Amino acid sequence: MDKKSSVTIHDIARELKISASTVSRALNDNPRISRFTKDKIKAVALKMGYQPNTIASNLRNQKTNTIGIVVPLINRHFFSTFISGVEEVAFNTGYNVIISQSNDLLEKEKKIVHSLFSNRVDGLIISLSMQTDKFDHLELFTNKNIPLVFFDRVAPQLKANKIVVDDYAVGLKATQHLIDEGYRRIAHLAGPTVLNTYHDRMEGYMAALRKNNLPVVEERIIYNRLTRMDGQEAIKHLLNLQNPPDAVFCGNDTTALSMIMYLKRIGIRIPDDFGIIGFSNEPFSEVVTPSLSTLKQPAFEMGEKAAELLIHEIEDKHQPREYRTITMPTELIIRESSFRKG
Amino acid sequence: MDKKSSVTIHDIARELKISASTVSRALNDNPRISRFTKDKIKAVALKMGYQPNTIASNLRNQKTNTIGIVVPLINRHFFSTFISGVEEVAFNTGYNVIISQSNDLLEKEKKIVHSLFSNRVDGLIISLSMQTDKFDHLELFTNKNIPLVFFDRVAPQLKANKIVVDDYAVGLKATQHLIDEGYRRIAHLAGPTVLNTYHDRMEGYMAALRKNNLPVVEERIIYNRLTRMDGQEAIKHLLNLQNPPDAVFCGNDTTALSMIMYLKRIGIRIPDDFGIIGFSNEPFSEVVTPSLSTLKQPAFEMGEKAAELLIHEIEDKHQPREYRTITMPTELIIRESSFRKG
DNA sequence: TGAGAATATGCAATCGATTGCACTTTAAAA
DNA sequence: TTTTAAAGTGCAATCGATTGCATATTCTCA
Repeated sequence: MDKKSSVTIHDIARELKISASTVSRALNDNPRISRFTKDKIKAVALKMGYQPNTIASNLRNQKTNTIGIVVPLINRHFFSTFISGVEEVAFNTGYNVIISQSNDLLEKEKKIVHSLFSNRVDGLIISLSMQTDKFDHLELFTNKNIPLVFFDRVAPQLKANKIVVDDYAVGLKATQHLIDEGYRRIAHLAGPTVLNTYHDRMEGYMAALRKNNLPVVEERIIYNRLTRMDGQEAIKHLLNLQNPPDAVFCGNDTTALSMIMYLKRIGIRIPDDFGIIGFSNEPFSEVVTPSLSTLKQPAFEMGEKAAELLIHEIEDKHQPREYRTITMPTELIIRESSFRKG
Repeated sequence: MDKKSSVTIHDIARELKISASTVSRALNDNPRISRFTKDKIKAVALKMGYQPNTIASNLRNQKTNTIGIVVPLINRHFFSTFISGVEEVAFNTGYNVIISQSNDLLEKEKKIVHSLFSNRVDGLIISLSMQTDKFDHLELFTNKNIPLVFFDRVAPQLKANKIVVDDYAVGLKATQHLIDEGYRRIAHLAGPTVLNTYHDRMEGYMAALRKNNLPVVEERIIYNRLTRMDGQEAIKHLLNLQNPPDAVFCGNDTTALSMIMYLKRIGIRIPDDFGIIGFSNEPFSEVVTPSLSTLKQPAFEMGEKAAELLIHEIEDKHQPREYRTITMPTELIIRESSFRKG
């Protein structure tokens, strides 16, 4: 093996011919140790290159100062930005962050959740996989009263804090905007509506139509997994309808983008002949031509908020639990793809 | 506190009136335990909802099955994709991943590195902050022979494995491409050249010019931090030169993009009047108009490779160390912003 | 000067899993 | 039937830091 592993408080104690307890107390600034002794110990600790073993401390304290994050895919802009926000708050509060991605697979999500539990994370922040329809694995946390915060794709049944956007309002705002721009046959590309986020958005979409006395036409609503490919399939399908739509509200910017590409290719003018609005304001949405109207989710702020809520719950063990669902504001960003008034 | 914390091997032992050692061995499939006993123990463990305490195990085994990643910014596409690759391999090999972001601040990087060390990660993967010019904090790892892998922004001096792209070739390829397209007064927007990655790229840029008997003009090389704002400043500055350039090779796609935006705004035609090539193939580069020529780094594969190297080194403790620098291929992607032959 | 208070430090158990060594039981060999 | 080997378990120490409960020393005031 390597050279003698690491310096421990016992090594320091031996060096100074005192007990390890005193060293531990001194390094933690326990008032029971005199200033003189503390200084001496700290000096020696520094000289010997002491680095505390957090593992040992964690075991003894039953606390790891670590929070787990589970997202479907780390390199999706929304998620990585969210994670960035979590990390920011966590770091400033003295917490580490373990991340894992479920790849939208329930089985992987289960394994991850178990592993994070075994690693005794102090709390968990999770956005569910697209496949997740049962929640037994999460009861590992809820049963043991380990703080849990959902965001984005949440489990409505479970008692936990939740960070979401008002998806109903999103659907309403997006659709109303298209109506305001004069579109009348508005389609909707929805994700799997078992997930409340997609379900609510569709409700908002329908509500907007009704409010404006426009018919809700079944065949104009398409459900899929919202990949790039799905977007292209969807627009082809929609254009082939007897009475094709003149605009689409897409479940995400990715599908909206692939629709724009397709429409440009076949020569349909945006926004003149066809309006498009997406969701989540990806980095590319601003720069594509025509630029893509969308709704912005405050990803970084959601991460910060999730971390704050979680850490607050971790450190306030004795508070009676009261679970909140925090709705973050979304912002309608009107760009070229849907703006034909001006 | 909560209900009695968790089930331990001692609880299982008591339940079965056997010793904890036997339980431990049974759960780890130690051959010294009979099949009969094993089955009995596993059944009870399951029934009691036993979840191993990884912390305790880590302490005893002096191994955490955790690797640390430090990147400047988690939500940069290159980094989050890299992380995604690391996570993939780590998960499949039974490792957890702790991530932190330095925000390109040396001080934060130092704190993170110390914290990860104290958390006894089995290895570390790091891309240095833009400010990092001293490496004492990393000696914490190298001195103790804890595996360390650099990627992207590496410390050339230190003995460790490194994953990079051939930045010299990048500079060469990008510049040669612009020359091939008929541009003659090619500028370069470089990052801080203390970082070898930017330094090498600039060398490649200059080599390409020389090889084609084009002059290397000092004032056409600009150094900054490559933010969006920096890109705009740079293009303004370049256009105001006595003898302004007719093309730019940008240190990243972000600055290339902001240049495109600016040039479009003031009516300079791309690629006819001005050529642009960026670096790293951001998601937006493909969809901006004109689409942006760039060089693609295999971020996900780099993450996989880094994880493989690191984990291999972790698990091969007794191998004599031999450090490699792995150069990953980059791909020149020619798009509209620099293509005027066809 | 002596008693109690205040101050400073040490002992040993604890967190939960692992493992070298020892012990017991059973089976096989002599 | 006795000896020896093999198989199956348990004891207790260990990983490193923390902390309740002593104990030891110094100080203060009657």
